[in-house]
Amino acid sequence: MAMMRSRRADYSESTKQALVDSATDLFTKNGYAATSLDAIVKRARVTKGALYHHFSGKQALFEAAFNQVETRAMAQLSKAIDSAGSPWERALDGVQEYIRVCLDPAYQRLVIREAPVVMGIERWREAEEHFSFGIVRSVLERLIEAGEIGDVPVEVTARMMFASLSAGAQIIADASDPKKASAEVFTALIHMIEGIRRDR
Amino acid sequence: MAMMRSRRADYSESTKQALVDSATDLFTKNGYAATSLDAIVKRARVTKGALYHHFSGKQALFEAAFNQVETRAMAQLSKAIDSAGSPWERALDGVQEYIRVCLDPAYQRLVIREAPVVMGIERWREAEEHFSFGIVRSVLERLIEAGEIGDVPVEVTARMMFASLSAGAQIIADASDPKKASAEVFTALIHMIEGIRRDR
DNA sequence: CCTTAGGACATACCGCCGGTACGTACTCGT
DNA sequence: ACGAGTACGTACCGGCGGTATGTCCTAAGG
Repeated sequence: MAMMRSRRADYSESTKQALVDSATDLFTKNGYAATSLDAIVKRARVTKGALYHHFSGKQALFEAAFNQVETRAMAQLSKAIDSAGSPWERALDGVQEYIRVCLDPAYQRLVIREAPVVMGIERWREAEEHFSFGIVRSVLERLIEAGEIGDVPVEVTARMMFASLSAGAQIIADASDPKKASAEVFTALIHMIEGIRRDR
Repeated sequence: MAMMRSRRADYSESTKQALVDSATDLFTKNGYAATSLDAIVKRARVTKGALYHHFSGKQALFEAAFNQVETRAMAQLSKAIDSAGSPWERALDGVQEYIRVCLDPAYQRLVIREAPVVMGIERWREAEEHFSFGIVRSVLERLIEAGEIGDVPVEVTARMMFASLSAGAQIIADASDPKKASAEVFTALIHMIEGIRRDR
């Protein structure tokens, strides 16, 4: 008979999750440096003992929050892309959806802004490889395979597109007129993409 | 008779400069959070008393370092652009020179990566307006005035180009083969720029 | 059923670091 | 010459990340 998961293990997982959620909230609102562990555990209604039982420290807690935000973002993004269509349509859908992903304050703050300085740029790149950036690049690779665009240097183009996308999203995020900002960002992006599109 | 600058004032300015230089070095190497004030004043061969006499705190010291790095970068950049030529040539020169600016580790780390989280994104934008980003945008505006490119949304396009540029520079900065990376970044950039170039 | 080993926390405490308070020497104008 | 203000140095405080240790509870073994 399959080993049943104990009630106690459920509780444990629950408090761990509460810690991650609390950390995500506070890091998003006030940033990593300005958020104390005391504030995090208070919000999660536990003590530092619990925190250090589940995580090795503040950094590890941040990475857990980072991974959760990234995982959700990736799910949202790949769902939008997987819904068939030509490679070109998929790319445009992907752009649109990634902008939406970036509009999440948690994604903006944790993944884009804080992660490179908190985790270190090296670990950040490594992590992004498995998440959002990986998707962006794979979409770009599909476009090349399909002959939609010339053979640009994939890695470099993907990274710069990635940067443009998050920058665009940030513009939208703190624009006074989001509708107008979105429209402008999209036209700018389309222009850029047209630049790498194969002449026909 | 013109008031002569006292020797003591010279000393004062010198120690202030030493603090800024020390801070720039250490922040560049280890980042803001991992750099203690004790380490900074030790390297500058003064005490915290001197530091807090000249600056209101760690943040203010960071901003002083930021401003110095930015000022030098701006000088380097505008010198390259001012050397005549058509708006289009000036733009390409500017791109090339800005990449060079971004290759400075201090610029990369302080201005691009740390500043948004240390100073807060709002103050960072405000500062960039007077520095590098201001130049990028003015170059773009010249291109539009000269009719070289269609009327894209200036602010948005400039920001996204700015992001692409710094991303490209970062790729070059930590590439195993900088020559090759530079070439790839440039072709990618040219493609993007061609995308907004007016059809003719 | 009793024992016991270990997981899941809570509590108390330490050391570092940013910031403050205060003291002191030197200099500059009068 | 002398008060005043500048340019520091010294001593100390509080908060925060991290650690060490204790306690309770549960689940597995005899």
